[in-house]
Amino acid sequence: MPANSADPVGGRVDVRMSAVMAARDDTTCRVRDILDRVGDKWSLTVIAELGKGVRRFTELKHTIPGVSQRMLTVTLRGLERDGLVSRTVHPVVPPRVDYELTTLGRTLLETVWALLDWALQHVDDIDKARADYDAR
Amino acid sequence: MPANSADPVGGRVDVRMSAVMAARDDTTCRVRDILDRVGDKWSLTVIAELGKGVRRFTELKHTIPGVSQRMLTVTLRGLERDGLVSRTVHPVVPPRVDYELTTLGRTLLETVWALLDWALQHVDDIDKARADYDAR
DNA sequence: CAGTATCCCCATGGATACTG
DNA sequence: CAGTATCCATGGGGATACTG
Repeated sequence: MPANSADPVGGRVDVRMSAVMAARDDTTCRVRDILDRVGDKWSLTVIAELGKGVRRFTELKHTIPGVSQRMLTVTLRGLERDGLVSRTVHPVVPPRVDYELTTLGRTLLETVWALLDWALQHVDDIDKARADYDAR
Repeated sequence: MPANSADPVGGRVDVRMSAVMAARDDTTCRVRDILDRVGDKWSLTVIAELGKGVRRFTELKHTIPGVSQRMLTVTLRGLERDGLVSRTVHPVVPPRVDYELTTLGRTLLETVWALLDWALQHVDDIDKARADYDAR
């Protein structure tokens, strides 16, 4: 979530551009927004895991291999801020915090799965293309 | 395209993990691969632009506001390496190079549009959620 | 258990200059 | 026109230590 991602290029866009171009650039910015939200290192993985159901902090930490405590916290806070994930603190000791996809988050899950499907279907193609390219 | 993204966590994954976990981690890695390919700053924008048809280098440079010459080159090379974009050099002077989505690239376009649709549909929700969160 | 707080590395990517 | 080469600032994110 870069702080400067709200309008990365808009300020420099020529004001004389056509309405069509304006729509295009606007679209570009939307894509950028979504990618900044979802394209960071851990968000999609967390969303996919929460797509299976409610999870506690430590559960996520253990089911997502490689994520650090810090990055899990940062990622969850970002997703919570954007309304994709809800955070429920149970006032018990030891503390218990549940994370869950919101309705909005679940709508993204559909798209995440579409991306995932694409990945699983074409990873071999990409690997082959890379090998071919590197061979040259 | 980080050089170390091929297997970001695999080497540290406990070899005793179950087959289910193996499948899960594999899926995680696939997602990571796709995001590394498509989740960088310019790839999706370039793919979206090439989705409209063949484009020359300078055309891309001018229709994608904010992209530097260097990053456009880097992005196009990456997409070419992964077999998503084809690069055709015409041996004329001044040089002319055409970029185009491959068949594989066009299959990704579908998913890109799905992501774009989601963005356009829910950007207002996200903006509102952010405002609410920041107000607290 | 579920975080914060620090320190710090290094990859991403922008700016600029040069070239076949 | 379509790049390559170089330098350098920013910040994403890992490791570690500490806490209510």
